[in-house]
Amino acid sequence: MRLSKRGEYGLRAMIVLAEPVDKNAMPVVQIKEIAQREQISPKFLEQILLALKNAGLLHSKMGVGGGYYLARSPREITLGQVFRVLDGPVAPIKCVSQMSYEPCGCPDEQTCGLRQVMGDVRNAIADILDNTSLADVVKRQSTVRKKLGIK
Amino acid sequence: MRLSKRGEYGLRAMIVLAEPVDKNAMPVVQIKEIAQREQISPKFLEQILLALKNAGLLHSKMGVGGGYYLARSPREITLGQVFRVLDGPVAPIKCVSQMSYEPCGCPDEQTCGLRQVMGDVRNAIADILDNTSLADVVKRQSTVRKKLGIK
DNA sequence: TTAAAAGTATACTAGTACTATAGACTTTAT
DNA sequence: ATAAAGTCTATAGTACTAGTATACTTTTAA
Repeated sequence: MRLSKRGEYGLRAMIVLAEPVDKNAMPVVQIKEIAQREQISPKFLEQILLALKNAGLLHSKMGVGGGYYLARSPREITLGQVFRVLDGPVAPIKCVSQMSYEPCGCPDEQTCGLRQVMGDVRNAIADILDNTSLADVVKRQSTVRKKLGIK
Repeated sequence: MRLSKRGEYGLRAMIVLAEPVDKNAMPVVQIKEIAQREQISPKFLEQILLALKNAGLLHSKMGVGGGYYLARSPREITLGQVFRVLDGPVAPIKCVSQMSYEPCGCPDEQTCGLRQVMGDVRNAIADILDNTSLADVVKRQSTVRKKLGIK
């Protein structure tokens, strides 16, 4: 479960989009703005957001005043969903992947001790990523900010 | 935490070396034998075992009748130790790595929600890998074999 | 003492993934 | 009509992966 820059930027952008904005009916945010706030190359971010859109996690509005917005409530989008779109399976090795299994080359999968342990690792990672929503992250951030007396 | 072939082969080899042999004083195993049993290119395995030796996890004996053997008891070698030699840090992102920290580019590390979650992931992975020894894996394998009535 | 077995060390390579960058195109508000 | 904004595809440099290849050293046994 290595987080690539692609995955990192995508997750950061999704978290930005999940932050509570002034109660507009449609809190559309432009690529440019996200890129600036998070110090990301706008052109690179473009590709990433497009991928998230094609995966159904984001919607967009073209033209003047357009931008991106979450396809569902922040409570209903998990980090696991975003991660899998951008960085693929969560499992450290294909033979323990739930979403995209493939055999590795070991003599006997059933009795392979390494596979058992890696299965545990996969489950530990998936437990966290699939049970943490964008809303959870935003909440956690603001808790820390309060504790530190920031903003 | 993606397990490369290098890491996979190395871990598999270490598990083989941890399996209980006839009670010889020094259970030395040759590269060739491990490579055959685990279906690994001998030349590739050579590099991997050498790296593990230079890291102090294996010892070797040159010449006729030589080979590799564990530097310590299987109980005292963890999967985490082996993994880090071959595949580097366990953390999904550098800014949460305990063993080899580096800042990522986020605006503020202290309040970065993504970083907090990735820290949890790192800890979950490290908990498993650093608390599972080669002996544990061997034991688990034989338990499964018994349950299945194999060999 | 010499040949063969075994590990040591380094260099090289083909393929793939990562991290962007670039440019042309489409849609929409004003 | 124009400018703002997203869409789509191609390309490029770099690093990493998974090996291969080759030459060398140490050790044992005949």
